[in-house]
Amino acid sequence: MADEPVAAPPRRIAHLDMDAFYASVELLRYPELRGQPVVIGGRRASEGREARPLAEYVGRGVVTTCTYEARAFGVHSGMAMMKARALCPQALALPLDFDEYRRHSRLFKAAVAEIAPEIEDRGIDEIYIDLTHVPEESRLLGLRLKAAVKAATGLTCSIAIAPNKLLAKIGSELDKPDGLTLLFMEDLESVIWPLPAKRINGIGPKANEKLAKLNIVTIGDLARERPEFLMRHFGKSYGQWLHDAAHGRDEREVVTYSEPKSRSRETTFEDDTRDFDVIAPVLTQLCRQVAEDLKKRGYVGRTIGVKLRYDNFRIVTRDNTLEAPVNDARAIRRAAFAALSRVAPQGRLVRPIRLIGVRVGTLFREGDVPALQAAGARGETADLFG
DNA sequence: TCTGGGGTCCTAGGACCC
DNA sequence: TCTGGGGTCCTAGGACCC
Repeated sequence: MADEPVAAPPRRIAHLDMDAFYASVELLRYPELRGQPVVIGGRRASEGREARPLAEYVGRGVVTTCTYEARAFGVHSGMAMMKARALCPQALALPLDFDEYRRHSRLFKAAVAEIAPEIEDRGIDEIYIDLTHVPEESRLLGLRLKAAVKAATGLTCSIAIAPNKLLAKIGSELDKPDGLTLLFMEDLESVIWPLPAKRINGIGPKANEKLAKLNIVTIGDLARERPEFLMRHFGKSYGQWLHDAAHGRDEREVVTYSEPKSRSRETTFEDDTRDFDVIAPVLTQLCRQVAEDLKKRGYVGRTIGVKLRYDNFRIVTRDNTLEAPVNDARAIRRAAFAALSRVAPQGRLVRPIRLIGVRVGTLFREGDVPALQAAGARGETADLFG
């Protein structure tokens, strides 16, 4: 009776990851640094753009990325700049230049879109690409994508093509830099299972630690556990997901567009403080910046939140949901200070903070604000209809 | 010599309404 | 007298990712 379901073509998903992206962009501008250990990051780029000896760096900040030569000394992203300095004092340090990275990001994404338009943005330096409907053999297609990225930016990337996003993401790490990896379901046992469990996107430090305590170290270890066991230790949803992931199962689509959910600004003080004469103007400035950002993009938001990080690294947040969404600095500031006063009554903090931030969530496009949202929820719709 | 900044998603409890 | 369950909104915290 019913028609036979038409089998969907097997999916072909690529993950493309730019190689040491920020560092490579910097090397385009400073080719004389090629072959040297270079770290990018640290604090604000206020003191000029040129490379300085890492040995002279002082203060807070982390390595955002570094060249492969610096990695050979044990330096990696997320590491404190001062620790990197101790490991590799002969390295050069460069400040971040996001405008330049964004420019190259747009260039490489545009080059890929010429060949395969179904792209999911995963940040400044990586994308998923749905190649299912691109009629070309995978290896040639992969090489063509890499050549297009290189021609557009002068930069190399690593690509994996696999049956789904999960495997493509793991695969793009397997042959870095300048790699091309093709993965098939048949490769699961031989290629994927020997890898550490934390190589799965979604297993972070906490989950990995917990897995290790259960003697689960590799993806293969994970695959051999019964789902019931994983669900008992990690909850129904995450436990089931762990089991599926270890077996290479992932049905997530490549999402080519999504609306932003929040915008935020935060900053770390050079010295920890509980002084409101220091904190207040910084928070005010952050509110201005987030307002500018929302206006530039044409969004308004209803939930205004502040975030504090104490000197002991504990984070507290306080939210304030307004009746109507806003994007002007004064309204954001009012709501942010009201939220802050709930953590610091009479301007008194229980201990010094190292970071303060402001976030605007529950966003709407300006001019697309549901008029009855706030009032309607309170049963006040009647008078709005007059 | 400690540990940046910008996001997303999930969970869980309480308020409130039907 | 005590008795419901479901749904949505809001808040706070936490894990994770780039």
